[in-house]
Amino acid sequence: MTAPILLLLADDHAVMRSGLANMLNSNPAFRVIGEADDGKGAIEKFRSLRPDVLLLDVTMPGMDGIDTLRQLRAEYPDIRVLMLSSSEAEEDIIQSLQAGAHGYITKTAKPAELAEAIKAVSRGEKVISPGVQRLLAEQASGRPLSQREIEVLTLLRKGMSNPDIANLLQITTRTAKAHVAAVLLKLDAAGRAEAVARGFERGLLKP
Amino acid sequence: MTAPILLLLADDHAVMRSGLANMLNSNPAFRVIGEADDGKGAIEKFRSLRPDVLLLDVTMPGMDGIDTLRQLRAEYPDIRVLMLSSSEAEEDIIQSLQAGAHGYITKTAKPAELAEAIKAVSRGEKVISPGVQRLLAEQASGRPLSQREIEVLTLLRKGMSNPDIANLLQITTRTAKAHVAAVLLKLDAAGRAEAVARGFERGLLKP
DNA sequence: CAGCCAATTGGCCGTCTGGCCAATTGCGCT
DNA sequence: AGCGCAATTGGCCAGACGGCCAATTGGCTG
Repeated sequence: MTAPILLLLADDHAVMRSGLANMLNSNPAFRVIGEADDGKGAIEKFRSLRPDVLLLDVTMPGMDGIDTLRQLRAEYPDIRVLMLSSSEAEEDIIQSLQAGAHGYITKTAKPAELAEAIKAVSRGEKVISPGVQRLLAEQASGRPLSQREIEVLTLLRKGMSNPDIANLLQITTRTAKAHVAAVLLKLDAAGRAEAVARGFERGLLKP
Repeated sequence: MTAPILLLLADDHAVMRSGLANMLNSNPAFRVIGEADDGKGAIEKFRSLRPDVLLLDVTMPGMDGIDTLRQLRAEYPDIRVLMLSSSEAEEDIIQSLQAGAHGYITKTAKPAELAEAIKAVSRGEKVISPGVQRLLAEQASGRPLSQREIEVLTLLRKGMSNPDIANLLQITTRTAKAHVAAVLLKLDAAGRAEAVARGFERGLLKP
């Protein structure tokens, strides 16, 4: 058998890291060589340890997993990262893959699935959870929101009216209405309230 | 030293269970005697194993942790349960404590904190994460929503207008408006959109 | 049994909303 | 240079919204 795959774990949940380390180290195919509890730590540890694969939690305090990935990706273009997430918010998935992750699996994955995913990523293959694939397929429906539209959506979330939005963004009420209309269209929402709901469902808005 | 505290773990994340089991079994004060990956399993295992403390994840597929707790509580009034959650949604916390949980801690808790919490619960004491306490303090502000109001909130989330709501609930538009107004007031929202956002933030609405 | 609160309903009204029409500017990519 | 798209702005309008007034019924609790 070949040399074990060297792993770096990044997750803000100590219990989860412990679980991953325990589970993975018990498999001779892997060796956990480091752990980090936030994005900053992950980047530092990656530089010094140079693992084969980085297991990166999507949601972490401070710099989240996706931003962490973006920075590392700029520094090490051929980095191999498997994103771990407890959420199935499509936005996280899309962002992760666009940021250069080789894989995205949810924490509900069985140990065997996780092991297989890590192996695939270490070979440079793309891997996505079965459930995640389904999600991506069924809602590639709508075009993504533009930056401005996401900005408007966050204002809608705060209960802002069109005039409010216009003032805040230094545009006319008419333009604010146009942006809101675009948001409603792209999110297939009947009104601002449903748009906000969709925002949370898709991961565009975080609790 | 006294006999170890017997534990039952219930969490849908295999990795998390593994982490908890590993971490806790390495401490002679505890012994994990069983695991379950959903609410149904947790109830069955509890009946047969009779652990001293049940570690129960709040969010699980099918029957969630809170419903599980309610059922077990009805059957075993003196059951000792420590809720585990990755979310800090206040609604989950309130519901958990009202359902009879002795403690509620987030998964970001350090191993030592977790151990201490379990010991406290086994002694019958109430324990709450430091961060959780802060949350509970700062938002005892608003009165809780009535059942009807929560119902209306879920309809707002779906983009329903007042006439829509009236039809669906078999009430007049005027009454629907009254309910919506009550929701806005209690959630301190400027409009339906913000109300929906607050619903997600507080855990009244789930993605 | 008195009080409290949830749920229900009514009118009035100024403001905001969302849809539908069409048009210009500026950026990045081909 | 030209295409596509994001961002911007305009008018018009029926309908919905949210705030304000006040009132009745029924259940639960002290």
